[in-house]
Amino acid sequence: MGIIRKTKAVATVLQIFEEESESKSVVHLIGLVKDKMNKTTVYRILDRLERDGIIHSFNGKDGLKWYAKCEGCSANHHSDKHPHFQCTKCDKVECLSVEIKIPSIKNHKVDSSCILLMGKCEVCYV
Amino acid sequence: MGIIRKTKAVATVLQIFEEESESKSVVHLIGLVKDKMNKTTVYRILDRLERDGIIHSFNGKDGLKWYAKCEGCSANHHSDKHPHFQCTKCDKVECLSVEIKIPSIKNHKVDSSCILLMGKCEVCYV
DNA sequence: TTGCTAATGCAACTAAGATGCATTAAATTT
DNA sequence: AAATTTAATGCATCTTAGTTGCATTAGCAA
Repeated sequence: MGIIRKTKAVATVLQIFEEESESKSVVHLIGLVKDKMNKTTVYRILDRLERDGIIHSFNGKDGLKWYAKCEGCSANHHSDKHPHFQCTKCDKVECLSVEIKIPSIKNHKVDSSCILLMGKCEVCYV
Repeated sequence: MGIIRKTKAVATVLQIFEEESESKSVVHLIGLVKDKMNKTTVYRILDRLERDGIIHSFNGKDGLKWYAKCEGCSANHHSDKHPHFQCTKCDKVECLSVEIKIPSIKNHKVDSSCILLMGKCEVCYV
């Protein structure tokens, strides 16, 4: 848990995650704040916020990195094992609160999992 | 299902997947055949082989693209819904034959899933 | 207010993957 | 077997996500 200073840039990024609970891709985030800070800064702030358990990251369907606010996580305990859902039409990503049972794998030690479901979201579902 | 010509390059790539059943990252594949063909060719061959149901792709833990041989897949029916396991120590990826139950998500239509388990493989498991 | 150092900006870099186009070589036809 | 067709390849170039090094700036504590 590194020291996090409450800089203007950190406040800006945090506010985005507080305003709406939707996940954001890094690319999208950089676009949102591009006239307020450098993209390197965005990457570094996201790193720090994740390290401190304030947000968590995962990979979207194109391998891009996404971030979302953590619920009930801390620096030492990251309970971001929930699956994510990405719409194949509008690309939106949602955190799912369902529990998916991971079976134990013979001769393997499973430490974490990354589950991405794909399909049509509520809006794009015809 | 596009036309696939049996070129020398295609034969080389296919042979790699036939020799051992382990998954390969694109980067690794390019390295394996770098004195036999151009990296662009590798990308395009992998595209075609996947389109025709001979191999399937998925994202590894760093967002890199991986490919593995398909078992019981064809161009129209891709049954690559199995999970994958990537070792956090040696980076090796395996296709798992276990079935993981995906619950239905309210107001969503789940078409496919991408499940990556991470931990220690048989060899790195101390 | 001063001093320490985390945080930022900027430029340059790395690496995965895509694209346009001229050339080559499978597969078909004659 | 030669001619033809066009899928496949090589090569150069480009795009974009993400990283790094370093000088400068700005939180924060003393």
